Amino acid sequence: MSNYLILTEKPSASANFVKALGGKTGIFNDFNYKITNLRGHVMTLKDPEEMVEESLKKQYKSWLVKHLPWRLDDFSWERTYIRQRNLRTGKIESTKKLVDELKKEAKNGYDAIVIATDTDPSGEGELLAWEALDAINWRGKVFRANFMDESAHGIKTAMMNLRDVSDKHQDGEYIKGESRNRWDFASMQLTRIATTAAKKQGFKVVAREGRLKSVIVWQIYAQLEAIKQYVKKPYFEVKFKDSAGHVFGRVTPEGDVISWRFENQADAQKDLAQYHDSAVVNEKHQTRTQAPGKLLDLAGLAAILAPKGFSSKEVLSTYQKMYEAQVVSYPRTEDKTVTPEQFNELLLKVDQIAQVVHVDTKLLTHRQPRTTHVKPKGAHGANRPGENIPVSLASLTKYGPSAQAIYDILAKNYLAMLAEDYVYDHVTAELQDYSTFKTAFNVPIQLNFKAIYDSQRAVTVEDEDEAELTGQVGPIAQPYMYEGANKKPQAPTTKWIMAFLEKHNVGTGATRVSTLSEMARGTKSMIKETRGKLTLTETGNVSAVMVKDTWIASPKITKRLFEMMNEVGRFDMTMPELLDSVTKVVTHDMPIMLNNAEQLETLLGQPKPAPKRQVTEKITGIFKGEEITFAKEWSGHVFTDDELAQLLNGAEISFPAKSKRGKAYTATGKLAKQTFKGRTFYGFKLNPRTNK
DNA sequence: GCAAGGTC
Repeated sequence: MSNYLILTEKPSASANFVKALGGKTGIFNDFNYKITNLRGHVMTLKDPEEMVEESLKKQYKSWLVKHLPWRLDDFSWERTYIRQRNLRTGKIESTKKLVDELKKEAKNGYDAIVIATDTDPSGEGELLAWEALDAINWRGKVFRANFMDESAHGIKTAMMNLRDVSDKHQDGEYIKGESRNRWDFASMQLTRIATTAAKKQGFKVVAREGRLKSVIVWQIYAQLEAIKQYVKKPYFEVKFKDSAGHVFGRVTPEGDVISWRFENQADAQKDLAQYHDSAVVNEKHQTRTQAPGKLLDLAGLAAILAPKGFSSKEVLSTYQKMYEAQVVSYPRTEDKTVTPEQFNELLLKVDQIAQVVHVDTKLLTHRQPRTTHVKPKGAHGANRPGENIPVSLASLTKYGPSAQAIYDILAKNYLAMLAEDYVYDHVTAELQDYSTFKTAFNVPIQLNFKAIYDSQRAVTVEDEDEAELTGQVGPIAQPYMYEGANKKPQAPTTKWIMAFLEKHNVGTGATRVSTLSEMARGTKSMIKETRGKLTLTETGNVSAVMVKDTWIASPKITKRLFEMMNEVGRFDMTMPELLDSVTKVVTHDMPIMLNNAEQLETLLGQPKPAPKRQVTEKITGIFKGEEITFAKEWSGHVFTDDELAQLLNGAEISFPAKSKRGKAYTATGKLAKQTFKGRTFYGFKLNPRTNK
């Protein structure tokens, strides 16, 4: 019997395989198997200068524009291990250990390795598997197991339908992934161009300009500009209102010039004079229903939590900890549905979950799977409560500040699916004398799922709320002058940018949240996220101006890249042909960026001079028999010669000083050996404060 | 100093 090593993408997938096949090792179909796992990508491309021959190193290390665009044939496309901070422990870890262990395991006489990484249309699963197989120098047979979901059935079916992909060059999915990877890597040239050109103009920032970051930063910039440029243009038109406040207006055709709408109030007044009170007729009531909204993914959850003051970074790390405790399901899913198995598993626990989040279980009457929410596809399933139910919301605090809010929303949104549809009365009516004037509004009859949670309202970019009106229409309506205005562009928010990226398919579900969070982090941060509202830092503004009118900042670039990836996957295009397109983008965008750099100062004002380091005068003297150097100044007070002598003698001195808050006090202390950030130095030290 | 992608 053959021996196969099954290589899954991550520990959670490995656990599902163990469950499906009945053990970490065993016999399945006609082979012995052992299941092991990667941890996402375990290898990454080396730095550009490490992938070229010695004589080219210098030019590929340079950020100067004269060395660009690169000749992509110069690269060996070699990979190396990844060193990264662990989200949970905060420690830097290398993937070397995992790769070494895999290499050791692979020597245990396997006839083949089965790639059982996630099935993803971009070929990422094949890519990360082949990265590992290449790293361990695997020369044996390779099979691919494609599973549609991680249910026992899905996994077993995949394991009975193995495809031979031993020659990776014949594996279209791998070629796709590899192309995507190299294209993105080569796009870093644009960061070098933008950064170098901006620097020449005095803007000392790193302007990171990939096809994801540049799109995000440009969208935010353009939106903030649109808000700045917005000029309110009021307009006036005749509408009618009945005694209950129902408004009757004319339907305004999109784009057309509207003859009944006036810029000038006096003209509208004149128009108003032509109308008289009219009876309301043709009142119709239609009972309509609305189904609960979609289940959530991490981007949706992060978007909902942002206005509550939780950053994406906070949500990501807290969610991960909750996942490891199995309180919530797998984080980085793109699924917005669950499988029937997943549905039934959680169904046993919904009453318990409802108690934790204080939802009336009487509302949970729709316990049959909804075909809109439960589908026999997907892997980990939509984000939802996990198998371990917390005793209370309060008990979740140990996972992080946002833990209670995460669970509350996740649970309520899932429970909403188990409630009945929202039922409402759709009311329409029109005017007897002016039949083009109509009204339409909804009156709730039964809230049902909306009494638990309305995710649609929480996730979609909000339009003006329809006023919820009740009561009868009519009997008559009176004309009045309605004042409207062109709409002010909405402020950029996390929710808004997520909707944009999802619509244009830029980035993946797993990376959007983490990229946004990364963009808001550290000294090179491009954006600021405050309660979900997005603004740009100096680096962000420079990065945005630099990509004005470029191809890289257009979401069409991602669309085109994915189209080409599909062609490469079908062997209708070669990888070099695909990579030629990134060189074209660089060639096209380079002169535009150089031109944009010239406009930086006009658009953003003077470049900020780099903060000058305060140079404090130092004094050298003998202190306790040792020659030392220390600052001649402390908190704005320059020591007198007399004070310096006293300090070197080890004596205590006092002088008037001001606290950080500006409060006057008398500083008393002496010279002392101190430490700051692990370094020893001599300086004036305040006496320890005694409690009054 | 740089990409986007995956993961703990």
